[in-house]
Amino acid sequence: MKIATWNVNSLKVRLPHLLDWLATERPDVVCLQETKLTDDNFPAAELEKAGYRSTYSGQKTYNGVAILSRLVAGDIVTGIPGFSDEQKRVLAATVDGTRIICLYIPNGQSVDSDKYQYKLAWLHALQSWLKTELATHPRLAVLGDFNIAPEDRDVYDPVAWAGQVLCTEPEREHFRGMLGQGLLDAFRMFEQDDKSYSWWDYRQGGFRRNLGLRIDHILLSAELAAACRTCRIDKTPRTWERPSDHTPVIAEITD
DNA sequence: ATGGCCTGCAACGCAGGA
Repeated sequence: MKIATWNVNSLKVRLPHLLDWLATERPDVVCLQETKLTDDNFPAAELEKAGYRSTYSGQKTYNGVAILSRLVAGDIVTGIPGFSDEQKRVLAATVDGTRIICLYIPNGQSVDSDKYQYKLAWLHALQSWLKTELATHPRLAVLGDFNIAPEDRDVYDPVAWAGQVLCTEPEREHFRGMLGQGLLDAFRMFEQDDKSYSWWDYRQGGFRRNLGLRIDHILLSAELAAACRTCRIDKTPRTWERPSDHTPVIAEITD
């Protein structure tokens, strides 16, 4: 089973990239973030022609998440149960016996903003929910745009980013908390190149100069981690014309 | 130098992203 996550930064704009990428990589499950589409505008017919079923939870202008799968997706949950949130950032589904959780964790904007407090409250609620999901689903994968660079090696300039949103200690503690619950960071289970990132700023030639952050992640339960054979960041779509600022992360799990 | 770039919405600039 090949699973992936990609913040597409507008599915309307990026649909041609997504279709090209699906045809090349042929993943079994893809979690998308920042679709920026209401559900009535979701391009389910085009994706169906490409061989994918679509499960989605969107809104106008901002946020929006989706799970694409070759096989049927069941037990669909939107949002964090018990956590009131207008923003469409969470989608869970079971595909082929594997529980998939697609996350678009809030950005937080800046540490002195209300949005940062919202991010921390959101992460707190997420931790509680993940605990129950782990207890009920031994085969659990959590994929998405976490908006957290877990360690300094995930940041192109850790000195400049020290204490900045995406790199603050409370955010990193939450990330480690998820690992503490038994989830594993699939990317770090394998040898990787130094300066591996999943996002680069559109400005200042960020991608060309590799001024990036690793903020898109795949976390696996112990059972899935034991069966995971590879995890890699696919930089290819970031080289294409009019790209998303994020690029896909892919993990392969043996059946 | 606190902005640079991209997207959507709606209006000819703004919010939001990271």
